[in-house]
Amino acid sequence: MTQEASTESKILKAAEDIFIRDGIDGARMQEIADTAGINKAMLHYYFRSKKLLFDKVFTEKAKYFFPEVSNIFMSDSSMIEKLDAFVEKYILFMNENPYIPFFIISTVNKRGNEEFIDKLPFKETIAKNFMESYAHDLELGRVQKVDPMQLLLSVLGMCIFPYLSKPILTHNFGGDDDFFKEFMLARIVEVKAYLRKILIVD
Amino acid sequence: MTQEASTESKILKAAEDIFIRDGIDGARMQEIADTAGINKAMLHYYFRSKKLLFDKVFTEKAKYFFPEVSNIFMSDSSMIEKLDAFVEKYILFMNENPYIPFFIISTVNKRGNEEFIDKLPFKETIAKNFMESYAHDLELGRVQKVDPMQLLLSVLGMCIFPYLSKPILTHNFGGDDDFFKEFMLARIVEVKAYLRKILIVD
DNA sequence: GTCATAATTAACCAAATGGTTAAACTAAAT
DNA sequence: ATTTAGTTTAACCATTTGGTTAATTATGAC
Repeated sequence: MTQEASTESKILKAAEDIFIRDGIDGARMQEIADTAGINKAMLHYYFRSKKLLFDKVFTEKAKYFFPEVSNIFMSDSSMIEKLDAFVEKYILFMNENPYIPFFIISTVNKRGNEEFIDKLPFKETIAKNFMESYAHDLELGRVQKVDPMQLLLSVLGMCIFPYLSKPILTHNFGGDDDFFKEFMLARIVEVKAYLRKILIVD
Repeated sequence: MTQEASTESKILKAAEDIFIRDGIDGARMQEIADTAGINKAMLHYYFRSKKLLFDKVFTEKAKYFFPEVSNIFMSDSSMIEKLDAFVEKYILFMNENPYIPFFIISTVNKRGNEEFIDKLPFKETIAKNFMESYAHDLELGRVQKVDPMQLLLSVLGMCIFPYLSKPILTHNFGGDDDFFKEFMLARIVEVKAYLRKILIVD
């Protein structure tokens, strides 16, 4: 027999769906309650306010903006191998969670939301490890000299931007979600090749 | 003596500011009216509804998501030269209009907003000309063989993503708007170099 | 000046919205 | 069985919000 989900987790699941689809401004507490199949008062009983409920959802999702990829840059393989692993893992993960990039980007771009940026594992994890990895390989003469911060932003842009512009792409070139997924799988190979060409020492 | 702006243009200017800052859901008609320095009823007198006012603003701004860069790919220079010109013009323009990328991306990612995507000059302008330019240069053996659609997305990602993630960058690495601008100016050189390495025939 | 039309305003309205409250229900402890 | 604490509900509330209206003012044609 199936264990019934707790009220709190039912709320969180519903809030996730609605907040991700509509954003905090577009979301309606009533619709979250309806989706969860509970009374609207329960939302405030468990989470006090819309803002706090959103905080909970965002804090949970923020972890996955850079999911399990930061440790890649802590291994002792070469920079190019690390970048390969990063691109592959990142796109494979986002293919299963394609809403995350826009959810994060739209939240941090709203005024008064600076606090949320601190919840993203960026500076002390991926950025720091990326920089150190690059510096190490540069010293060994294994990579071309580039600005590592610019390089990081390029890698992120190439991996993340397609998910942000997905509506434009699918609308203009037809294709359903599966088609987009396939396109992104092919992209793994392509981006890996780009990065090799950028970094290879001639 | 200075000519006073018409009520209609005062409304449009104010609506631009507010919609760009808060999005259609976060924006308040009263604040738009206050910003324009006119009575709220005038908004409806001139534009009938919030949705139609937003439409007007978006339609105007949509033109600049790919500002005057599409014709670059219609010139008869080489693909690499065209990419150079594109990256440079695009970043120079966005440095003066850094809010545009997020405004467009957030709008097209909202459900029920498919109609807005048609207002972006993408498929028949930049995408088409980009593809043809690449095919031409490939035939002449002037560029490496890559997937041109993937390449286009990479170029766009490298140029646009930084503006979308600007809050994350400035929050984590300090720096004000001028610092970010400088960073993007340096990025022009960097991205140009990346693209050369990707496309150069060895 | 007068008349017609457009522009502008203050007041108003109904619906929606986030949030509260007091009562009722449930289940475990004694 | 009674108590106690946690959970759930229906009804309610104050505020906000997009939008309307009716009256007023400015403008331009004749």
